Amino acid sequence: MIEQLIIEGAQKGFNKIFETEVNQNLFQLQKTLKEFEGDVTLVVFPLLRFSKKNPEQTATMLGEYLQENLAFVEKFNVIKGFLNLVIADQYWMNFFRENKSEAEFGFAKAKDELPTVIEFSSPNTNKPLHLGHIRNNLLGSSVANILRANGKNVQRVNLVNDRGIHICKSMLAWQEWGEGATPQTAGKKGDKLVGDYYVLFDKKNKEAIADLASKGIAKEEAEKTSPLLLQAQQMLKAWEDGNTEIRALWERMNQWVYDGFDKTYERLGIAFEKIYYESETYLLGKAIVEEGLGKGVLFKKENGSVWADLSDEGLDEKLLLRADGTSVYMTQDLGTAKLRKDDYNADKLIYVVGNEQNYHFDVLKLILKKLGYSWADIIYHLSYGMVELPQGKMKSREGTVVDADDLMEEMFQTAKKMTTDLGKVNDFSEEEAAQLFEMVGLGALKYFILRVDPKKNMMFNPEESVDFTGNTGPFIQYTHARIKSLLRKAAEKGHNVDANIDASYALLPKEKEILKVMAEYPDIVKLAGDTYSPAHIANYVYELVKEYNQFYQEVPILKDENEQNIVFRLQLSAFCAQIIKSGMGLLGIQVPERM
RNA sequence: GGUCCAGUAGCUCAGUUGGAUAGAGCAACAGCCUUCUAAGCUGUGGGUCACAGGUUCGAAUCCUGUCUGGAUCACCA
Repeated sequence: MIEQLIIEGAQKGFNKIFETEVNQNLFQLQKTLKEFEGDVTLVVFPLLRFSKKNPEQTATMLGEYLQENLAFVEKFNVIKGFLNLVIADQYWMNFFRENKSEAEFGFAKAKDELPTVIEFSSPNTNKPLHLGHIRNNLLGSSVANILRANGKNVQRVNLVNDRGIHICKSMLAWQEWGEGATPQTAGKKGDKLVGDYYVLFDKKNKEAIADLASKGIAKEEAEKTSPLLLQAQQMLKAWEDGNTEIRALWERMNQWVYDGFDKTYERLGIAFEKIYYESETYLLGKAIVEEGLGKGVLFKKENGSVWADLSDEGLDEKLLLRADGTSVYMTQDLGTAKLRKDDYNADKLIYVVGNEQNYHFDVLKLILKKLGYSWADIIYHLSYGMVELPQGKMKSREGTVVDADDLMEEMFQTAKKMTTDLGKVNDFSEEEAAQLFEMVGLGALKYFILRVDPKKNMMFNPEESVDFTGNTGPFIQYTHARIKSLLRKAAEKGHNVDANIDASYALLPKEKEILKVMAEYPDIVKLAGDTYSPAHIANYVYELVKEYNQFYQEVPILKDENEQNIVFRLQLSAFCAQIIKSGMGLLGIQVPERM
């Protein structure tokens, strides 16, 4: 791109003028601030010790050289150590012409390479999905989109925690008090129904403990010996022994949950190439541990439990097998990591998991390395912060959890009300209107969550924060719809938007600003290192939209008397709409043709 | 207590490789609808970038320390 040409030109010029040899990375370019004339700015401070002149002189000499030797450098000015270059309209026109026809601007074609496997969602089957899962799902799904746009072969996987004591609690409560209820008879989504029994178990169990305590048994003792808990533990044992009755009930209730999850995923717009079930993977990892024990990398304590010693790395000892030989969470994750690596011959394993597990993933990688798996470094933990509510953290016990389905429905209803109040859907069919409400409501939710840097905790205020004005999804959707409307109107009036543009066209400042913002677009998708961040995309698209809205306000396109000017501005608008659509697509947000 | 993360306007958040006078939105106030959609645009006010040092031409950004908030350090998952 143009930056590289300028840097190379500047380096060549500098070496010639000052008769030295300087490194290319001393030449730093940035966008020129709006207050100054120019498009691109070269910072000359790092060059001073080689030029042996003051900043103004150095910049001026370099500017004169560039203006003379680079055709697209029209003029320049120098302010302190900043060399502001004005790029000729011709360049921007060429950039525009070269890119406007590409349907998926900025997107790389899929290359034939080893897959990047990204795990996200990872729900338990005893509770419905909530706001925290929404952040996880949106991040995972969006990052998958972004990587695909970069030409990666991306495989999205989900690891469902479908076994364990928590499921048994739901099953037990359903057996005891469920009276044969099913999602159909209860008129509820299956995940909600099963979740209700989990809550019921907790309630009944607490009552039982209080009862025991009133009989003079110590609280701790009562919690351990509560008959309900013991029953649940027996049930887990029966499940592990393959008891057919328990297994059948387990399969039946889990299926209810999956049917419920599917609806939530569908509405949220996310999907997976493969779903792993913990019931199929929880025994993995033991072999790896045994192997490590054999190699002497791990050690066994007197009671028979197996540990990894990470004190060399400044961490503690970590348990891998209990004294009774059963595995723990870490053991399973060792197993699933290897399984996944082998399943896909993966080039990278991304885990979208909350930051409360930062330590867990550090340890996971260390142990894998200790065991001699050199591929441990392909694991990347995409860690994200918690979603907080105005009244504090979400706590299921206090009923402050924001349910995913309820939230989406609430967003739909808000969108419906606002859209209808504004009279936006007066000429829409009922079906079209419903589609729009869904797009706007979900768009608002997704954008609100994705525009925040993943690693930060974020505040979610359902009452006030999810707005439809300002830096929001609907504002961006609105801009897209308006451009589309403009193009329709123009076509009605007989303007040919596909017409070629005369290269000698002089750009207005606003038009140039928009093109400058657009020119950055191909790079924003290119993610390096740890910045798998949809937030960059969101904030970038917003910047473009804001720029466009100013342009839109100032230039009465269809009143312009010069047909050529009209066509250029229409094409610029269409180009803009295309980028908005692509950018929002990376976030999993649809944009309407009209609204 | 150890480790990791965060702290930017009243609120919610941006801030690129260290670069010019730190930016948006919301909220407040003042304007703009006979043009293409006012879910918009323009303007005003609002800052000790948690604090203190350091590195250098230059620090919200890098280093050290302190404070505050969060997470984590289980034979839980």
